[in-house]
Amino acid sequence: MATRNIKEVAQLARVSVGTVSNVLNRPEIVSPATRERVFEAIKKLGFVRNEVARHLRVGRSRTVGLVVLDVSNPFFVDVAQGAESVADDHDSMVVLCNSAGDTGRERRHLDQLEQQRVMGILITPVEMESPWVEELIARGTPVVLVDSPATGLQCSVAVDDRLGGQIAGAHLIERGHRRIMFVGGPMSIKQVADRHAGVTSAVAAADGAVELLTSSAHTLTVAEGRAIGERVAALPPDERPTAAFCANDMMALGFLQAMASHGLRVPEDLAIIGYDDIDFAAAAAVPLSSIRQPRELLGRTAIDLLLEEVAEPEQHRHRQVIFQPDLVIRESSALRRDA
Amino acid sequence: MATRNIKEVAQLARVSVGTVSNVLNRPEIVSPATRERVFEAIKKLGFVRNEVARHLRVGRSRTVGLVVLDVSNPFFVDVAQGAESVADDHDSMVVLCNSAGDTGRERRHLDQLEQQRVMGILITPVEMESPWVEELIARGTPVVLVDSPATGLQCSVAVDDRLGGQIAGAHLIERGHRRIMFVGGPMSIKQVADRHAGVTSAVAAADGAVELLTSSAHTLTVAEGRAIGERVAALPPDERPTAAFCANDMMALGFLQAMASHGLRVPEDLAIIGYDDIDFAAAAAVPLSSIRQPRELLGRTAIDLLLEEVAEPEQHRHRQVIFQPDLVIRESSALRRDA
DNA sequence: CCGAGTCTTTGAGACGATTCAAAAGAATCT
DNA sequence: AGATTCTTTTGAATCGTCTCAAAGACTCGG
Repeated sequence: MATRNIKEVAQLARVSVGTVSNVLNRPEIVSPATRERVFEAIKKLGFVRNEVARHLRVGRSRTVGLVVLDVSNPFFVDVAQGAESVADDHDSMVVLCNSAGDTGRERRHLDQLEQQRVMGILITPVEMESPWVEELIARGTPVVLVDSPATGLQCSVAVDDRLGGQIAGAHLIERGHRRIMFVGGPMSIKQVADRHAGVTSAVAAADGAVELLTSSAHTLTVAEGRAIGERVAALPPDERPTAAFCANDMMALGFLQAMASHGLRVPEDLAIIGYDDIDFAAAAAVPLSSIRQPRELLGRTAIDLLLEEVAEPEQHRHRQVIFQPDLVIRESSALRRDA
Repeated sequence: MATRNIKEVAQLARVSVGTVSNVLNRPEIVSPATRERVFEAIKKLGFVRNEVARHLRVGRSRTVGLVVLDVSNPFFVDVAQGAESVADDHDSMVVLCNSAGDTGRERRHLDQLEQQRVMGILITPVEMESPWVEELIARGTPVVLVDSPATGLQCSVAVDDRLGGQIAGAHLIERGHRRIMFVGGPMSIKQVADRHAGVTSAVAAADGAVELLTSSAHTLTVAEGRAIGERVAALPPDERPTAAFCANDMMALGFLQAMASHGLRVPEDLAIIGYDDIDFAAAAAVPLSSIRQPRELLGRTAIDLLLEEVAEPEQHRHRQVIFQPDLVIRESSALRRDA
């Protein structure tokens, strides 16, 4: 019931607290006999080291905060798993926080993590430039931006979203689509803006032959995708786009559901391509084409950069790692269309 | 850069550390003038309270550990979100840990959480009776079992899985199926065993008219569901079941993919019903029938019980809350079959 | 048996915030 | 003014662990 401390262990093993601490942290400098005695005492008492006190003394925590935009998006879960697998090897811990795209929640989580004096924070910020993050860094908490470009104050890992958007756009154009809709928002989210910019440039490269519509969304959720899908399905056929590029797979899934419920065929009546290539994309009603991001690698790399910075704060130079996205073609955009 | 402490704040505000602490914790007992001065000093220095030191002194943490079987299963993400929403209102924090169905990982996470002296732990244990959990409780960390039956040592919240299995079985039988396969495993997971027991009892109630096959799986993943699906699809039509009850929606999704890739129609050639009713079930290639569990409510209730126990450890009586599952019929089991 | 050199063990401060008894200061009443 | 009460502020002790200088115990060569 009562939690034991190092002192009780020391008493039972008839050694000083310093020795117990040594057994715990540098067992090799303690004589085997003493070490054994201490281990027995620990076992007998059911002693569990108080990491809080240790942390207070040592000043460095072994946990890393990861603040993501949306835990219910499997993309971020995969990123988190990537980060966690690296953390595991450094016996640290990742605590996953969900900002749910809300600045207030994001800030609360950052406050909490800073108060806990975490080793560092990985974050996919809600807004591009957040004074909170900058202050955090200024006060000494290392931060790595995930799936977001750095401002120079920190490291970052990202995937080239502009390129992704361009690839998606080019693919749809190559498939003969001349009326394409970008489904996503808000544009204040950097990733969304970039993907939009990418598809815009692909459309521009087609020299006026292709028309780009844009529907703005407030959140990148299945529900929002469905809602927009409903509106699109309701359009008269000649005003309707023939293809939709959704800012992420969640939206694409929702959009797809709306098509189905309105009896529109995918890809015959309307082709869809999503973004992220989450595992569920392949299992969708119509298997979803998507732009694949190296999800786990993103998380892995982010925490690598953080650990690097923590290990050698002095000679650390902030870096920006950028990965390339891939096009994954599935049924939802498989059809070639007569232009 | 250097993190400030209460002492520096006290110096700048020309008060004692005690007063600063009071401003932080019981501002109402400090005179307005002093309070203001302290706030200014805090702001000027960019002081952030060290929660670690606070915790050490106070002895009570504000964080709760949640250890789940599989973060990539949206079911658990929803449970986590339920828990988090309650934690938010009590300004505590939920840290989400993934055992990934592995006893070793589970134990490492529990150790870490105990060392951090978390307020309590919510856990979906890998194995039914874990000595680790019992020791944890014996040493004083409150535990609530989630989606798992209690042993009397702790509170628990769960959904009646046996009933769920029964409902699923009865539904398939009512739809005319006479050869049903249970897809799932391992049976060491209580939920799986119960769902299996449920469908078994439904089949038994049909008085020998219905045959129940069981395919055992090692993990409850999409990949495993797909693998089993492949094997089932390869069976000669007369040996093949006409319906599959999958232990969760992840498996059902994988199973469904295998059917599609082998040209088997769902539900015509084979009906499928899953379990959990995760959001993606409705968006599947063939919208998936499923047994719905109150996912968020599960998380909410679990943490409620924990907070209750922490608030009044003395007069707390452990409780077991059990919810009822619901049948959600979608296309994957919609067809009536001539028996 | 002494002294130098190795190994081990010791124990008194930190670390940063909270607490609480007691002191100091203000306000009120005679 | 002095006594009494109420409000604020103080600062030393405390939480559990780590660190490190220094003491103690041993070994070994001379």
